[in-house]
Amino acid sequence: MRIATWNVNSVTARLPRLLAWLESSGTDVLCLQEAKTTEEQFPVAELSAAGYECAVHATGRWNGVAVLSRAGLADVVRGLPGGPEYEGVAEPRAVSATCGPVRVWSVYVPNGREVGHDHYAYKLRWLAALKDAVAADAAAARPFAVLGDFNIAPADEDVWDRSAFDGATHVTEPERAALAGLRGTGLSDVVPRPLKYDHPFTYWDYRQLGFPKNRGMRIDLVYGNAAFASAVKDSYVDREERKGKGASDHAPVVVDLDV
DNA sequence: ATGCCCGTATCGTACGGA
Repeated sequence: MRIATWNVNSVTARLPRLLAWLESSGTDVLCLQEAKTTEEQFPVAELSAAGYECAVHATGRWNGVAVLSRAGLADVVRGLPGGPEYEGVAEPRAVSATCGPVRVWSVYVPNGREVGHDHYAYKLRWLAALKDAVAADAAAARPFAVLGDFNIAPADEDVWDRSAFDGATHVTEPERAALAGLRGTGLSDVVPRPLKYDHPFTYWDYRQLGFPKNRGMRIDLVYGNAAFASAVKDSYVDREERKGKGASDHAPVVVDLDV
């Protein structure tokens, strides 16, 4: 089974490339982030025609997540149980589903904006709620994983230049401690292979030749429980999808499972 | 060329992204 996570930066803008990539990659289950549309406007018909069922949690201009599956789709949960609100809104940043033998969460962790910003505290609260929400599935025997845009580089080597992030979010100790807390539930970081260069970056800024200069970050992560991790045959970042006109600023992370 | 930011909401410009 081929499972992937991809922040598409608007499912509407990305639809042609999304459909082409699903077909060319042979992905069975895709955890998608930044749909940037409403549930009503999500391209369910096009994806259904391509053979995928959709579990969508999306409310408009910002955020929005989905699980696309051609391996079954059951027990859908929309939203993060116990998750915090931001400025009075429970944002659509998490959706989970069981796809055949595997249960997955698709998550879009809050950015944090700046250290000390309300959004940064929100990010840490959100991650604490995620840990509580996944603990039971993480400890269970069924293959389970949380996949998505975590907006955290787990280690200094996961950004192209650590000094460029002094004082910034995504690399701070509290954010990394939140990831460690998640690992403490029994999940481990399934680190993909880079298809080029030394580091499996998953995101490159659109600006200032970020991709050609490989000024990237590894912030799209796959956190799997023991059953999931032991079933991993291969994992890689499909950087080819970052190339060319109409690319997202994130590349898909692909995981092949022997399940 | 992988090539100097993009998408949405909205119709000139603000916001978010990281």
